[in-house]
Order: sequence, then structure tokens, then C-alpha cells
Amino acid sequence: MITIGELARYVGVSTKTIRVYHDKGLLPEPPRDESGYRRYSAQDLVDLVKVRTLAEAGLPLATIARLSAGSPAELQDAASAAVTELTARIERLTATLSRLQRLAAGNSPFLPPEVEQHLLRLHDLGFSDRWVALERDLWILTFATYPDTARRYFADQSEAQNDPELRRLYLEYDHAHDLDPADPALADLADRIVTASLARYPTTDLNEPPDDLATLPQLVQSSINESSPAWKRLDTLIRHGLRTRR
Amino acid sequence: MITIGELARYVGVSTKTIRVYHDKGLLPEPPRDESGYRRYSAQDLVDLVKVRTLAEAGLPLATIARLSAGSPAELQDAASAAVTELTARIERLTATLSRLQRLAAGNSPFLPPEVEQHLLRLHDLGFSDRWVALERDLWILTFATYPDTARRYFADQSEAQNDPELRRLYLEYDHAHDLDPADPALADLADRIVTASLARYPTTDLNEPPDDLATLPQLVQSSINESSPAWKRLDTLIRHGLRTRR
DNA sequence: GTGCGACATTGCCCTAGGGGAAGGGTCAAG
DNA sequence: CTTGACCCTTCCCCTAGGGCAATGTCGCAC
Repeated sequence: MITIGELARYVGVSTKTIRVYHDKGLLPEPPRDESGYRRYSAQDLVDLVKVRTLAEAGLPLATIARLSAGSPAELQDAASAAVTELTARIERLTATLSRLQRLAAGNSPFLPPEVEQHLLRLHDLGFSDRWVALERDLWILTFATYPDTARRYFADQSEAQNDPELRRLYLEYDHAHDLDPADPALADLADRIVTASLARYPTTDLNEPPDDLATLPQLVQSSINESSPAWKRLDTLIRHGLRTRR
Repeated sequence: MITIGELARYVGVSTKTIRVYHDKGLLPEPPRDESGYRRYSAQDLVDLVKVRTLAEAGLPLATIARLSAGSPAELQDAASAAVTELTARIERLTATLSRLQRLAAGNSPFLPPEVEQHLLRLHDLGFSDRWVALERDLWILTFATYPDTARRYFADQSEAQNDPELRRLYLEYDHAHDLDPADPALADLADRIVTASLARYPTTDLNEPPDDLATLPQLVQSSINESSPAWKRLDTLIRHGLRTRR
């Protein structure tokens, strides 16, 4: 016949928790000794562990109370439902853990290392910090929302960087940031970009993202455009060129 | 420039959550558009995912607020601390999961199957329901508190059941339940049990449990003793015999 | 332009699962 | 016979949001 404190230590909860469970009807109040102390039996320990197991699995205490009063069959059903839910929760936590580890290592919590690599290389190739930051944003958004699709896109994009012709075009895009929006060089650049784009993506295949993903480039593009009237103009010219020449 | 709802969907939280984070200073309030709606950038998404990663890892929001304002080094430290803690939590949840699975299967949430086996066999060997129930309680307590030690003890005990001599003694113990406490058969039985015990455990090795565990048999023994004056007498006689004859 | 459904705003109250302190009694050891 | 470690109840507090109300706004259909 153990006291509340001993029971609590055995099960690994606080005495307060046990009293709360009594109040909420999750556990029967045990008999008291002469001085009014609660005295628990081994069966109470069994019951408490059962309740804790369900509570740790995330079931609301009210549900557990209903279950303890109900039939064992109901409890089994609820338990199997909780099993699948808890399994999912553990998986989510594992994903959180890996993000957390990247955070602890000082990295951004979602970009895979190869993307960070790619961004570093951009810098070395002469792209401006601004450009790298924007591309970074784009990848973050993409990976945060559709990791699988993102991986495909990234493979394509990082391969594109190996084509010196394309690379030069991207660099020109980058450096056009401070041009006058009316500069005729913009129209020329847009024209060459459209040509290269159509050569690389003859069909609409990889170029047109699925609907869900379509808003992401838009989002990033809009923040790009806001930072420079020249880029905004360039974007307009390119879109127009792609529409009319496809 | 996305709205709060879009941001929420990207990250997988409710809009309410985002507003709460603004209120608590976890995230800066973004600029508003003409109609007063909040408008978020990609950077806000990055920040939000960072916050959520820490929050899902179990850090209090107040801590996260401090961290976001502090240096990256502090954040990294906190993140690595959180990594170890989250790892532990996942382990605990995995243990909970296995208990939950046993619960879903209709079994007691802590006894390993071989112990259940053992208890069933006891019944077949002629032990009373009362005895089996008591022994069950003992194992439950032991496994609930010190699973590793419990496994060692159980291996020893279940092996003891294979010795027909010992088995007969345990059976006699069981059946002594309803004897008169003054019955001389009790003294005789106690004597034979002491002899067998000393033969099986010549040193104090396995017989004396570690301090932590010592209270458990006591707990069970006390409930045993309460159920029968004869058993209580037997317990006293055995303890005395072990003390004097060792 | 009128209506409609989906979205946004603030504000206020509600809840779960306890934590912690107040104010008091009890028990065992030195 | 005091001291430290328990126990008792009651009360208020906290976190991390959820829910609801009252109101304003978007974009699309008619």
C-alpha cells in the first residue's frame, strides 16, 4: 500500500498529475489511511500506466475518462486509432529533428546541402549577393512546399549552370538590375533569353510548373520586380516573348 | 507578397498561430496592403519555419522569442540542446507506442509476452487464481520500474519453476492461504523453503535486490500478508529462518 | 451593381494539462 | 522534540493556441 509520492515516482509523473486524474474521474480515489493519506495498490499502478500511455499518445483526458468507464473493446479501438496517429506524430517529429539538426549546425533549416553548395558556387561565378539571396528565397519556398518537385527542378537548374551560354545570360540578367528600364539593351537581352529558353525547353514540359507550384515563382518574381524597375521590364519582355514565339 | 492564409498553408499552421507569433514578438509584423491585410515575403516564410521547428521541438515560445532576438550562436546552442531533448522525447514516444500497441491488442500494457506465458503456465500447474494475480502484480510493478533488472529476475524465476522440488514448495505456499496461522505445518513448510532457498542462492547475490527495488517485493508482500494471516505467519517464519541460518 | 463565398481584421473568452504557492497536518530519524 | 520530507486541500496562474463574433474586402458570376 504505497503513498501517492511513491506511485508517482514509479510511473514517472508528479503527485499533482495523479490528483488531477482523480478529480477528472480517470482514476478511482483509493482508500485513505488513518491520517487521510491516499493508499495505492499494485492495481492502481496498472491503471495509472494505462491512463498515462493513452495520455502520452495525445488523447484528451476527457476521452480517456470515457474509455476507462466503457468496454474493453472500445478501448482497443481507440488504442489502435491512437497507434496510427502516434506513429504519424513520431514521423513528423523525426522530420522536425532533422530540420533542428540543420539549425544546430548553423545552416538554414530546409535547404539540402547540395543547394547550399549551388548557391555558394553562384557567388563564385560572379553573381551578385542580391541575386544569390533571391534565388535562395526561391529554393526555400519551393523546398518548403513541395520537396519532391523541388528536387527535380533543382537538378535541372543546377545542370543549366554548366552551360556557359546560359550562365552568361543569367549573369547579364543579374547585372541588368541598375539599368534604366528604357534601355534598349533590355529588349536585346530578353530576346536572347527567350531564344535560349525555347531551345532548352522546346515543349511546355518542365518549364510550366504544376498549378500548386505556379504561385511560388510569381511570389519570388514579384519581390524581384519590386527591387528593380529594369528587372520588372525584363520580366515583362520575357513573358511576352515566350507567349508570342512558342 | 502572400497573405496570411497562404503563408499558413505553406507552412502547415493556422492563421491564428501566425497572429499569436506576431503578438508574442516571435515574428515581425509584416507591412500591410491598402486594405490593412498583412503581406508576407519569402523571408517571412523562412523565419516562420525556423520558429515552428523550434516550437515543434518543444521550446517555449518565450524562449524562441529571446533566441530570435539574440545572436545566431545562442540559437545554435539552444538548437543542439533541443536536438538531444527531442531525441529523448522521440524515444519515450516510441516506448509509449509499443505500450499502446499492446493495449490495442488487448494485452496488459507492460508485461512482455513471455511473462504472460509464464503466468498462464502457473495456472495450468495448479496455482490458484489468487496466487497468479499476486505474482502478476509483482511482475507488473517490477517491469514498470526497472525493466532491465526485471528481465534478469524473471529469467531466474521462470527457471525455478522447472525444478519440481521448488515448484512443489511454491504450490504448498499457495495452498497454505487458508490454514490457521498457528498450524505447525506452517513452521515445517517455512523450514523446507528456507533450506531450498539457501541451496539455490548460497550467496546473497541474486536474492537481495538492489535498494531501489527492495520496496517492491515489500509492497506486494504486504498486500499478500493482508489477504491471509497464514501467509503473514509464513512470511515471518521464512524471514527469520533466512536471517538466522545464513 | 448585386450577391456570394472565401478571405481578412480585431477582440474576447475558453480549454487542456498541469505548475506552484499558501496554509496546514503527519511521520520517521537523530 | 525538532527537522526534513511527506501528505492534505484550495486557489490562482500559465502556455499555446481554438472558437466565435462583428465587421471589412476580394474576386467572380449574374
